[in-house]
Amino acid sequence: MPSPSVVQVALPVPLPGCFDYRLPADTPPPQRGCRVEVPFGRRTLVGIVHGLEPSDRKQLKPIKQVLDEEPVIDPLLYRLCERAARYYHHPLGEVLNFVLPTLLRQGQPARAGGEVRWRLTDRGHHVAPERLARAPRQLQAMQVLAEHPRGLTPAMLEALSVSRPALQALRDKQWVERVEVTAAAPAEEDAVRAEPALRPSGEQRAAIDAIIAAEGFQPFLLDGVTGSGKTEVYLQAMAPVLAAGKQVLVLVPEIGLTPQTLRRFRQRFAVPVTVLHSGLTDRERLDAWVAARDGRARILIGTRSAVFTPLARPGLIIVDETHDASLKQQDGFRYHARDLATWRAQQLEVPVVHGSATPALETLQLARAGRYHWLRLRERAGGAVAPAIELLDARDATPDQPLLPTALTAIERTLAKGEQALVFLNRRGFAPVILCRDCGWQDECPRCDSLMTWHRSEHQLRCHHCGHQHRVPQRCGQCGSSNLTDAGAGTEKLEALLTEHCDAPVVRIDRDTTRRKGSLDAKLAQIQKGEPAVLVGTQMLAKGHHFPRLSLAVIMNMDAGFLSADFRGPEQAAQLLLQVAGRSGRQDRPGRVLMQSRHGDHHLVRLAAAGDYHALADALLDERRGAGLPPFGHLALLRCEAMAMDQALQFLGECAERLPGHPQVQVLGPVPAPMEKRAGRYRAQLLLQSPERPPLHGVLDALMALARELPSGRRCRWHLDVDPIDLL
DNA sequence: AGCACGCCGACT
DNA sequence: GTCGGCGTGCTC
Repeated sequence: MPSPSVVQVALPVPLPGCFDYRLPADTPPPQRGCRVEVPFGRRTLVGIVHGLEPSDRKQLKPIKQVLDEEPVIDPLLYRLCERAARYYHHPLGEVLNFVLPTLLRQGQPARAGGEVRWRLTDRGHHVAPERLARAPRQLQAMQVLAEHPRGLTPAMLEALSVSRPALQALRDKQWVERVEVTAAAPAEEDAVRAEPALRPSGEQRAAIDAIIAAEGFQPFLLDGVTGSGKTEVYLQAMAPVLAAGKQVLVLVPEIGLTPQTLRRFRQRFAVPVTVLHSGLTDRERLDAWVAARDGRARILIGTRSAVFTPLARPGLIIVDETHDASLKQQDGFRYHARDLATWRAQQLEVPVVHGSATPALETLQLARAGRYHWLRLRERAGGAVAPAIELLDARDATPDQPLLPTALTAIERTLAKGEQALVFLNRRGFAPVILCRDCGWQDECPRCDSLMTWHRSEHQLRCHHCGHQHRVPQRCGQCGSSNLTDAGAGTEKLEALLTEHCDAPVVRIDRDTTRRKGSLDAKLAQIQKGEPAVLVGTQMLAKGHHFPRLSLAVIMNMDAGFLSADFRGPEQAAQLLLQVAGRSGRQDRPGRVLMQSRHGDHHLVRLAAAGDYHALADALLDERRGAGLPPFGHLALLRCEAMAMDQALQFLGECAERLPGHPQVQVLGPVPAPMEKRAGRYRAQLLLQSPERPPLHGVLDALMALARELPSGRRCRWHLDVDPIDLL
């Protein structure tokens, strides 16, 4: 009787391919996508079954245990993972492992956790109290638990002031135990509509109708200016999907998941809304995963990794702020959730809506080519007027007074009218450099090719690239002079200047002022109150928040982006600029936007300032076409870092030299990375560019095999980034 | 990635 | 004489 006795298992190791194991004779063959526990070298790993084949190879190690009866990765999701693993040239085992919640990776059962309760064990019931004479806290815990035979939840225990350490100690003695009680499934809700929809504009109506009319897979670009009511379109397009009992998956940027947005989803529909955010515990994450898989969670909102959530009854996928860079993972498995969302929708045969006021050029090109159904919202909701962006010549600004008089006056007037103003500067700290007036020395990071940023209130200089910090120097590191000064401005300096200058609270929002949990919410709440205030902040301020009383935005130092060496610099600068500009003047209040620029005559700066993203995008697309850059050409970047630049360049050089060429694939480099040294390591890169994807991927396969076997690669840290979002 | 083995420097 | 550094090699 031939039986499938060899199981191919994908393991979470950075090695290509699967590993074969013998299936014990009495074990029923597991399906693809089930977890198994296997011996691997000296350790035991949880892997995913990839396939089965009949064989009588005897020398294989046996599977220790099959953990699932049903796949934890369903066949469609499995195929998505395989496709992504191939596309991003990342080991399948690591991809499959990545898409599972932590507890499943660790081999826990794939079911929702019940309620956790603590109770006495059998032995615990027979402990004589005097054995705890020297541990009053534990004795008290024992007494409390003895009175509650059904056990107590952690919350109850806390209310009864039973401490965690006491419980742990008793658990170690095996007198108390932690048990899980299966909770009853909550009753299915039937009312879908909780709150009436807003009345859509004509444009919104057309967009909603188009999405609702879609049958099966259809990709949409919802291209709507800031304030045009994209969220309302999502909500109304979701309504019939939810009414049909299906699920909606919503992807949002990392910081886009504001309480405001969430509230809107929760209030509109009386269905379970599940949020997948980084703050969840492992247990909460598994519960959410199970709820989605079983179809109990009806609206799933999450950041990029949510694209892998299993869905029992998928109906619609929405990618909000689809241009946002946080949708691309920047380490490990470097996937783009925007692209995977479209693949997934195709596979699930559901529509996918990509929404943005400033779509990425890749997405725009798909719409222009007719591959995506292009829905445009040109009007702001409620008849609001788009803010005019005025260019101010910043060549006169000084280090001590980075804000131009015109901008300062405008801020004062705004406050005098009882409104709020925002000053945007994408640079934290007080000043980006400390330098010597006598010899020109600048304080540099010892581990990076970068300058140390002065954080005045913390009396520290910090490197924003590696986290290195030291005290503010009293003397020049080169000539010993004490004639030191700072140059440039960061948000901390602006805050200080504005506090001195303005008769209203100044609220600074950046990574430094919002480090503590809840402090961002507190600051946002203060702004929401609507009293006159000046907001100073980095791009944290730019995304997703509504500030109804904000009527002026001052934008500092956006030139760097427009003139950046990176090919995506101007696009990202324009996206950021329009996003910040969009913060001002909502509803009935016309906004004013002032942009301080040293390059007001630069054609891209002018186009961006004209507020016409599409005109700018057209210009950028022409440039990209000429250079063979995305979306007209495709890129992959082999990055490498080593303890010495020689090592990195040698490895990449050997790769380039020994790589079988292809007429359509250009290999550029190796070259040192734009920041050669970072966190004490030397960085270099090799760029591959091709007008067509298939030949590029063929070369990349060869490149990966080559890089893995080259001895020079073992002294380096390297990775391949397919469709990199920057070449840094 | 882990985790071993293996061969050279400063310490009980 | 050992503890421990990281180079090299393997994992079905």
